[in-house]
This record gives sequence, structure tokens and C-alpha cells, in this order.
Amino acid sequence: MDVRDILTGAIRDALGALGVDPVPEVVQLERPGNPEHGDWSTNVALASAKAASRNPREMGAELAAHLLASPPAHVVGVEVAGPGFVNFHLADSWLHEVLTEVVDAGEDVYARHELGVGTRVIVEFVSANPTGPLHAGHGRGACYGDSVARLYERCGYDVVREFYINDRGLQMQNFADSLAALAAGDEVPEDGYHGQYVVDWAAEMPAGADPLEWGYSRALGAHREVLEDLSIHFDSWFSERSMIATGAIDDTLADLRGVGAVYDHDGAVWLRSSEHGDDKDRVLVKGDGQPTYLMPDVAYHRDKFGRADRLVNVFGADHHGYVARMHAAMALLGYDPEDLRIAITQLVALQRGGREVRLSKRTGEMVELADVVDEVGADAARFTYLLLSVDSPQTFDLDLVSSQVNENPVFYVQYAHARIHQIVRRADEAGFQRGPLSAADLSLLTHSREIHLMRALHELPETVARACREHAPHQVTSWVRDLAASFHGFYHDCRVLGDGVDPALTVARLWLVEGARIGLAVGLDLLGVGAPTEMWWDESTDVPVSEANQREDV
RNA sequence: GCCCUCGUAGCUCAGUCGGAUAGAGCGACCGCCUCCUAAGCGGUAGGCCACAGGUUCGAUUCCUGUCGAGGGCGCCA
Repeated sequence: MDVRDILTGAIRDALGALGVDPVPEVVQLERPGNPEHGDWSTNVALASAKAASRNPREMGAELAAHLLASPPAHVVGVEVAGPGFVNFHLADSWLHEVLTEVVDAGEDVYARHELGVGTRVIVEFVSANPTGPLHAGHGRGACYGDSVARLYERCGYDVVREFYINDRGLQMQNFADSLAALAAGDEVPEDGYHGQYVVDWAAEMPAGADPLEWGYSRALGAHREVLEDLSIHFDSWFSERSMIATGAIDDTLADLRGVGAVYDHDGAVWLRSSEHGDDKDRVLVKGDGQPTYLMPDVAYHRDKFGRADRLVNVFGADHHGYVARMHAAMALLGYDPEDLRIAITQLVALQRGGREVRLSKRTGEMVELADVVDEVGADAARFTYLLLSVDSPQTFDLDLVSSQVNENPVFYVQYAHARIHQIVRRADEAGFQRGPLSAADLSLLTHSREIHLMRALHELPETVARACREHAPHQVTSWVRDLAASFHGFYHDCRVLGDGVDPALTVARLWLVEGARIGLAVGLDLLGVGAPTEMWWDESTDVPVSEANQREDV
């Protein structure tokens, strides 16, 4: 049983026994930052004193005394502190139990949750127009969306990764016209696409090919390729065109009309989105009878709600204005807008050679995502994209991430994982048998480095659940960095193997190393970053030589 | 003008349902390899959490306003 369940259960029992009325619904436990405040602390006396008409400090003191009279498992001290906090001091045995749980569970099971069993989630991300290659800015949404999907999977949800393809409309035609013009030796039209890639692709295009269909497939192929390089595998590629064949667009409009969610004005069809939080009503069908971009998107989301209980969309900041109208449209169709979760990723600025590189498909000056991956490697790219909260704008410095690797946290973390495997290899070479866990004396793990490492491991399940709930994979990145730091400290101060180390301690430490391995493997997998088993450096080039740049898949 | 995100150490950023003395990396300075990989470890310096109110036992955190940064506000997509 998790130590928190033991403590909260004992606290509630004690409050009841002390005649506190009402016994609070939730008992909050936290890890105090200050070690003097014990291993765990509760503010329950502060939080519930008022409702129970009691003095918080006195209530805390009574609670502490009562708990100390018959202490819960592992508890060796309880005291009241400050305005009424009740602090628990635990024997290290609670952490030895944590390590046992980690090792028993293994990397497939540890920090896995059942929160979402039976709930279907569609995570839609990237969804770039098939009119050109993905650029560096797309990389953030791509890595983020995939990692959010991994978090949902780890929490037991039934997840589909979906890419929505805008494969009809004006942009497609402009793109095709640009290809055709270049292939014919003409100038690109005014509102066409001007990037260098258009020139390259036009040269590739076989004579007689349909520029629209050929360009479409060329762009989509490029998307697929770079995403695969980043270990991002979509389960579903949803074509906008397919909704014309299925009649989904017409059906959606008829549905909206049926519930009075649209009206005709100035020859156009308007959606009453302002009735559900949007700034103004939006046009669905233009005066010329053509649908706006919004119309098929509404139909698409209606389709998704037919396939899932929850929708997660990843939009770039430049599309955030879209959120209100989409929520309104779903509300008008009778869905709960809460079930459409839209994550906004702030923009990525790219830096190279100390100056910013502008991203613009129109001017043609852009850095392709494929170039970023080539330049810094898939692992460094993913880790860097997932380093920050998506609420913060990011400056991705290509020179820094690729060449100054000592400033790059991905190598710090991967190095910890490589060190773990080095210890395991050394133990094998020495013929050292770890033996069964049940035979190991984990109580020998008492060094502060060992304690810190086990504490960090204990936090992983909670971190995963929160990161999923908040759609915040960067919290996993932070955890992984923290665990790596704990491990490097342990590695430095606690020898696992050697003549001076008691064999029983070696066994216990090998199990701790195994626990760290499991934790890092879980965390890195959630980030989609490789976990290399060895890393060596070429000192002449300062380039790490490892699976980091030879990885195949995650 | 309205909407979204943000404002925390010199720089880049974390900060759990509102908790006790606000953290990390980098940069700066000082130390540590006879030993499982020193791309590692330890220490020092560095803060009016943009500003002003409010809510309460308690606010970096929640609410309102001001200032500042980025982005968005079309019968374009």
C-alpha cells in the first residue's frame, strides 16, 4: 500500500476518534521542502479547524498525540509545527518498500494507471497542410502531441493519434498551380508558394503528373518520413475530402439546421457561435455557396465525437482564436465542450549562428523539421521540444542543441542511463549475481544519496498522472532530469562494486540501480527519447558517439 | 479596442489542490579523478516572484486592475 494511503487513513481515523466534526473530505499530504519538517506533512488541522470550530494549533497537537500513541506503519515521529501543520517522520523502510514496488512492477507496469480504462481519446496533432514540408515550428506540436498520447496510454486510456489532412480547398490549388508553373518554366503566381522546396519538388515531378495529386502525395510522404524519424506514428490520417464522399459535411449542416444553430443572412449561412462564448457568429457557407474552412472542421469534430469520448487537439498559438468557435460549434451540436480539450503551443523561434531564423512558408525562408532532426539528432530534438511548458514561447538554438552538448540536458539524462548499464555490465563481468529480490537486504540502503534516489522513484507515478491530467509532458522531462541528478550523485558517492564494498550492500545497490533504470526507462519512453546503454565521446569532434545518433526506434 | 499565453536569479526556465526558509540548468567564482565513464560530484555568489489592490490562518500560486512582451481577432486556411 502506498504510504500516503496509510497516513491519510490513520489521520481520518484519528480525527474521528477525536470527535472532529465534520471529518474533512480530503486529507492533503505533501512532501515538505525542509527536511526538519519530516518526510510527510498534512495541513488538515489548518484546513478544517474553522469548520470544526477548533483552534488549528491545538487540533494539530491533539492529532499528533493521538497518532503517536499508536503509530501507523513506518511512522517513528509525529509533531505539530508552525500554525498547525502535523509532520510525520518515517523510518527508511517506507522507501525500501517503494523500491520493492518499482522492481516488482518493472518498466511496463510501474507508474501505469487505470484512470482511463474504457475511455477513448483521439489526440489530433500536427495536421499541417499538405502543401510543403513540416518546419521547425511543427516539431514542437508533433513531439508534444505524441508525448501527450503516450501519457494517456500510460494512464490506461484507449488512444488514437490522428492527423487531419486539409486535402481540398484554395491552398491546395495554389500549391498545385505553383508546382505546375515552375514545371512549365513560368513564374510562380502571386499568391502561390515561393519556397525553395517548391522549385525542388517541381523538378522532381514527372511529366504528365497531376500537380495537385502529385504534390499532395509528395508533401504527405515528407511529413510521414520526418515524423517516423521522430518516433511519431499516427494511427489515423483523416482526409477532409473523405467527408465529401460520406456526406458528413452535408449531414452536419443539416444537424445544425435541425437544432436551430444556424441562420441565413446576406446569402450566407451563419453559425450561432456567439451564443456559446464566441465573440461573434461565424460563416459556415459563403455567399457563393462554398463552405468556409470552418464547415468541414466542424463536421470533422462531429465525426471524432462519434469515435471517442474525449478529443484532444494541439494547436499552434497562431490558431488560438479558433478555440472559442470550435467549442461553440460542439456545444451547438449537443456535445459537452469540456470533452474537447484544446492545447495551445506557443511559438518556436529558431536560432542559428546567434541570429533568429524566420519561419514563413510564403517567403520561402524556413528551416525544415527534417533539417533540425538531421542537425541535432532525433533524441536531442524531442527532448528539447519537451523541455519547456508549451505555454512558454521557445527559442530553439540549433548551434547550442547540436554542438555544445555539455549544455544540453538530454545527454545528462542519457548519460545516467548509460552509467546504469555500465554498472550492470561490470557486475556481469565480475560474475556477480544479484539474486532474487526477496533475498536482498534493502534496509542497507540508508545513505542520503540512496534515500534521495528512492524518493524520486516514488514520485514518478504521481508525476505521470499529473502530466497526463494537465497535458504537460514537460513535467516528465523535469522528473527525468531530477532522477538523473539523483543517480549521478549516488554514483559519485556510493560505490556499487569493488573490494571495499560489503557483498550484501552491493546486492542492495544493484537493486537500487535496477529501480533507477526502470524509472528512467519509463520517463524517457513517455518522452519518446531513446535510452542508450552506452555513450562514448570522440574528443576530437566533441560529438557523442552512441545510440543517441544511431537509434532506430523508441 | 477585444481575446489567448506569458512576466520568478545575469541568461533560459521549473515551481504539485493556496503552505513553513521560492528551485534547477547555463554563465561567474572556489574545490574533487590511484577508484563502476570527471560530458560527473560538492560549495559560494546571485530574488521586492512586473506593479497595485482584494479573498484568508496563510498568496509566486486564486480574483480585479495597471504596465510590459509575444500571438490572434476575414464570407482566407
